[in-house]
Amino acid sequence: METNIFDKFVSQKTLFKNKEHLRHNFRPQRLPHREEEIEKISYNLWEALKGHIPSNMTLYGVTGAGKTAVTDYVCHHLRAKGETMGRQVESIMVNCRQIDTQYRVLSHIGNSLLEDFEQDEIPFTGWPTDRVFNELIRRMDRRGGVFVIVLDEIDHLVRKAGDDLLYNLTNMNSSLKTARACVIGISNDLKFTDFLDPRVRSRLGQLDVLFRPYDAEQLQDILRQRAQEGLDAEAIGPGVIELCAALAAQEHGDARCALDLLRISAEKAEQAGDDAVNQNHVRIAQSQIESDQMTPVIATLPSQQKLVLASILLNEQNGLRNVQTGQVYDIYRQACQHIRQNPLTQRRISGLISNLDMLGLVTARTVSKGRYGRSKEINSCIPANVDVRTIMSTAEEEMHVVFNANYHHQTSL
DNA sequence: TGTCCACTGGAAGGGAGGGCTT
DNA sequence: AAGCCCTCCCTTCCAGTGGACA
Repeated sequence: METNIFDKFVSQKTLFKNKEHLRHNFRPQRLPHREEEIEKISYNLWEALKGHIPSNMTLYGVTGAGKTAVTDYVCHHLRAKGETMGRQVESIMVNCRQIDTQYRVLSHIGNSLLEDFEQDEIPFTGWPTDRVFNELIRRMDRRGGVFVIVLDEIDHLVRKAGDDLLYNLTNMNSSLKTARACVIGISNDLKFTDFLDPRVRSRLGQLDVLFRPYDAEQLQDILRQRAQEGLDAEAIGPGVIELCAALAAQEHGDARCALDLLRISAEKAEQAGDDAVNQNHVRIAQSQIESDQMTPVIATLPSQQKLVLASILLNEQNGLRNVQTGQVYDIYRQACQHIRQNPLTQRRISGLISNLDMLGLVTARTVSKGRYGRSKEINSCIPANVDVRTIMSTAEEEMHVVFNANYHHQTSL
């Protein structure tokens, strides 16, 4: 009989009861250690169920502090209650990291309000922005009720596109006839309101909620709860929860990271055919997460960014640490010569380096060397188990050439 | 104390590429 | 087809800067 490659998995013992429960975007029955925040937010949104306009809110806290989870949780309950009470309440979540211009946010919200009988999506480009805005108002009014617009990672949007959008959204109620709207901004950055127009700042910051990072013990509680729901009772070895929590607590108390760690550790244990997760699996999982996060980021970098990253790595290969922008630019220009490309300006490269810094692939610290000028000190933060050459070379043929050539710094005397 | 280095980072604007309206 | 609009990528220009050095 023909054997199927999946047969061995069918017979394999699984450690999971329900893997979904171990994902960070899963909405659990309860969110431990966030009772206060839930209370504050839901108390405000209660207004929506009474048909009034809730205050706009801004939620602050580091990544993985539960801001998005809490908001999602409260909005879910809000909609459910609205249904039973016969109140039209709608919540729309926009992730401003992916959807990061005024036009795109407005069209995204507008298109999420599309009725089944309509076909006319707002196009992803082409319309003047105010037309998109008017169309959005029209659709909201047609539906009526209260809309809760959640802008996740709002700081990212403001830094990139300014505060025009927030001005318009927080001012929406003056254009709406039958519908009402309130805005919840979620930010990783406490100081992002510094960039805002004072009017927008006061309208958006009617109610601030601060999310403190979870400490190791709180993370343990979260993990225990999820593990209970998601994993077999005997599947967790001694010290595993504690280790996951401790490692995530080092990452500024990131619950998302803790959950990923636990889930992937369990996957590792399962793959190895072990009966329970042990601390070793957690270590393996941790290093895998690191490289898994980086690989697609590097692979999808635009080619110029790849060249810049390669230039930094080549510098490090030659034993240089804390390289300056000028040095990177030197190598970059030579690399461009090798592959017969026109080099970009140093200003642009400086910007691209800052970009790589934001992506977490390098660290770029601006330092002053006194007489010897002011520049960035650049180091890569790509762990050793990530094979950058292969990742880049498979995506970009020229990268072979770049990595295999010899480059020298112009010594300026 | 002032100078000066090697940049940084903001601003403005060009041009290409997508799309819409008339 | 012409005239718009939006976005992205890039260049050019330039004021600003932290701190070593004379």
